[in-house]
Amino acid sequence: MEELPSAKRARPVTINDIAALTGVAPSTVSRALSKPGRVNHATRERIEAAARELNYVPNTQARALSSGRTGTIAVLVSAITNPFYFGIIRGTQQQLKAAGYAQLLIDTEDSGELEAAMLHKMRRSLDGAILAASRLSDRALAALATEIPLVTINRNVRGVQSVIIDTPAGIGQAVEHLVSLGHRDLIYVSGPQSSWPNEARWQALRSSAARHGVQARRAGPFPAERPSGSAAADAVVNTKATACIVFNDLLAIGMLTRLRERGVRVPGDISIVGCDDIFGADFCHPTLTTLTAPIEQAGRVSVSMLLSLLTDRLPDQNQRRCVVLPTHLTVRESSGPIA
Amino acid sequence: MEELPSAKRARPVTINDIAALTGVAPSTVSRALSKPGRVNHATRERIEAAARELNYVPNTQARALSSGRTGTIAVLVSAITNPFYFGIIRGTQQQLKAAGYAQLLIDTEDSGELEAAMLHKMRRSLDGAILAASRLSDRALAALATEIPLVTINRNVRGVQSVIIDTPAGIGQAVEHLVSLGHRDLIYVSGPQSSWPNEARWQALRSSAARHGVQARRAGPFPAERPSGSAAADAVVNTKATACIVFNDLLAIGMLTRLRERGVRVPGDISIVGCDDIFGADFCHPTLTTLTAPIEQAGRVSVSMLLSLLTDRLPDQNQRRCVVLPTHLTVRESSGPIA
DNA sequence: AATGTGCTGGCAACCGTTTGCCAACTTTTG
DNA sequence: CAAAAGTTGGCAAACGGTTGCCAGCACATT
Repeated sequence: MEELPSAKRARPVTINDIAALTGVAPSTVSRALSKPGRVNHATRERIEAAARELNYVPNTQARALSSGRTGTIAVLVSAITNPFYFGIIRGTQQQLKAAGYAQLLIDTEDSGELEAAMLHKMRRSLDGAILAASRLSDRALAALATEIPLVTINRNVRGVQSVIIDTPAGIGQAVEHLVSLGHRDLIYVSGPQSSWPNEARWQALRSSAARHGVQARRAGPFPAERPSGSAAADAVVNTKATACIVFNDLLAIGMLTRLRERGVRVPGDISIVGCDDIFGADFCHPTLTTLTAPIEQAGRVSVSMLLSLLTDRLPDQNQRRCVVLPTHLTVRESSGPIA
Repeated sequence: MEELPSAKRARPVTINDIAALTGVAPSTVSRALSKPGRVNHATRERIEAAARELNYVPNTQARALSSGRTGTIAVLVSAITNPFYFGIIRGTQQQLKAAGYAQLLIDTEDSGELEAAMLHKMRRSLDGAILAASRLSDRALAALATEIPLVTINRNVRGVQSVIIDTPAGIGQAVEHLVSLGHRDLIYVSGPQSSWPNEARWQALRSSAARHGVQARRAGPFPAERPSGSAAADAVVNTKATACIVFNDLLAIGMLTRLRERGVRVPGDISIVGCDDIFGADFCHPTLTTLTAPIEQAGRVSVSMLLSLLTDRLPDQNQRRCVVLPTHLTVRESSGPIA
C-alpha cells in the first residue's frame, strides 16, 4: 500500500501542520491567512504556498470559537410555502455567497414565539439575521436588535435597520388605474392581521380612495395562502363591488381559481389587482395585474445593509437606516373597465 | 439602574457558571445536559434547574469543535429559481427542524465545480449534505460520499444513498394517456444534458412509445427555465407532432406562454404533458397535465435517510439504500384528443 | 552614539465544550 | 466479609484557531 504524503494523515490539516512545514509559529500562520498586512510579504507567500500544498481548509468552528465571528447569517421567513420568500431567499443567497457567508434558512411557521426562540437559541452561532416578515412585536424586535445584528424586511421599527418595499405608494397607482377604468367601489382583501404590510396597504388604499372620492371597503382577514382565495372570492362577490385590491398575489391567484369555478368573469364582472408580482402572476388565468415589487433586490439590499452593519460597527449612525424600495403597477389581464 | 442578576453579566452563560452555581464540575454539567443516563438523576435535576434559571444556551461552535458534530446539514440545489426545489427545501426544512438540525442552503448555480468546491470547503462544518440535482460525475460523487455523509435526490450512484422520484415509471402512464387520445407521434422536449433525470425520462419515453408502436422523437436540449420555453415551443411546432412530453413543468409553462402568443391552441393543436407538478401547474393557462411528483416527501425522506445514516453508522448495510417514490399522472387541460 | 519608531514573529492564554481515564463510593455477589 | 461490578463525579487534555503582549531587529532621527 503506497500512500501519498497527503493521504498519510487521516486527521485533517491544521495551521500547526503548516507551521511545522514552513518553520514558523502557528500564530504567524493564522495571521498570514487572515490578517494580510500583519506579516512579511515573503513569509506570507511561503505560508500560502504550504497551505495550498497541504490542501488546508480552515476549521470554521474553531475560528468562530475564538474570534466570535461565525460567517453565518440566518434568513427567517414566515412560511417557505410562499413564493414571495423565494425571491427574498434568492436575493440573500446571491449576496451572501458573494461575501463568503453561509446562509442558514429558518422557517418560523408564522409563529412569533418560534421566531424569538430560534433567534435566541442561535444568536451565538450567527453573525446576524435577516427577518423577512417578522411576527414579533416592536418591543421584542428592538430588544432582539441589541442582542444580534438585525435587518428586517417590510417592517419598520425604531432602532432596527430595515428594507421596506413601498407597496403602499404603489397602491396609489393601482387605485388611479381602477378609478380611471370607471370603478367607484373598491374592496381591500385583507391578509393576516398580524402582518405589518397588510395594515399599511389598507391604510394606503383608504386614503387614496378618499382622495379620489370613491368608496373603500375591506374584506377578511384571510390567511395569505392560495386555498383561502376561495373564501376571499366569495366574500368579494357578495359585496357587489366591481374591483378589489388583494393583499398579495398568492391570495389573488386563489381567488382567480374560485371565480372561474363560479363563472364570475375577470375582469368582466370584477377587476382584481394583486401585490408583489410573484412567480405565477404572469401566467395565471387571467394574468394578474399587480404591484410589482423588487423582491430579489430587497433580499440583496438587506444583506448589504447587514454586512455593512457588521463591519462598520457604528452603533448610532447606522441604527436608523431604512431603505425604501419603490414598486410599480404592472397591468395585465385581470383588471379592466367597468361593465 | 437596577440590574437583574441575569443581566449583570454581559458575558454569555457557560457550563462553568452552571457548575459554580450547583457546586459540581463542568464536566458533570456537560454530561447532565447531553448524556442523560450518565449522571445521577438528582444532580441532573439540579443542573437542569440551574441551567434554566441562568437561561443557558449551549455554544454550538464549542460543542462542534470538541465533539465533531455540528448539528448542521447542507441542502444543495442547482438553482433556487426553480420551484421544484422549493418543494424539496420545504420537505427538508420540516424534517430537519423536527430533528433539531440547522439547514444550510446552498445554490450551486448549476456548476459541478462550485458544488464540489463548496462541499469540500464546508465538509468539516457539516454533519451531512443532501444533493438535489447534483451535476457531479458518478466518480466524484462516490468519492465525496466517503468524505461526508451524503444523500442524493434524483441521482442513482453506487455507494451513495439516494431518493429517486420515479418519473420514468410515470412516463408510461403519460404515453398511454396520449396514445389513447389518438396521438401517434410523440416529442420529448429535453432538459439539460447534464441532468440525470433528463436522460432517464427520455429513455422511458422511447421504450414506452416503442411498446405502443408510436413514434418518439426528441427536441432540445433546452435549459430548464421558463424563458427557454419559447425556443422549445417553436421547435416542437416545427416538428408537426401532435403531442409532447416536456422535461419539466417550468419549461412546459414557458412553452404554454409562447404557444399562446403564436396562436397555437393547446390542446387543440398540440397536447402538452409536463413533469413534477410544481407550483403553478394547476393555475397556468391551460392548466397543465403533468406527472405529479411527491416533491416535498422526497425532501423529507432524504433527511430521514441522512439522519439514520448519521446515527446508525452502518457503513455497509446502509450504503446501498435507495428509496424510490412513485409518481402519477394528473390530467388537466393541456392534453386532449387529436384534432 | 543613544534614542525613537515601525515592522515581524513568537509565546501563551484564551474561546466553551467534550471525553478518556481514574478515584471514590455503593451495591451485589460468592 | 472480601472481592467484583456498577455508579457517579472530577481532572485535565484535547479540539483548532485568534489575539494581546512582548522582544528582536532594522532603520531613521537627534
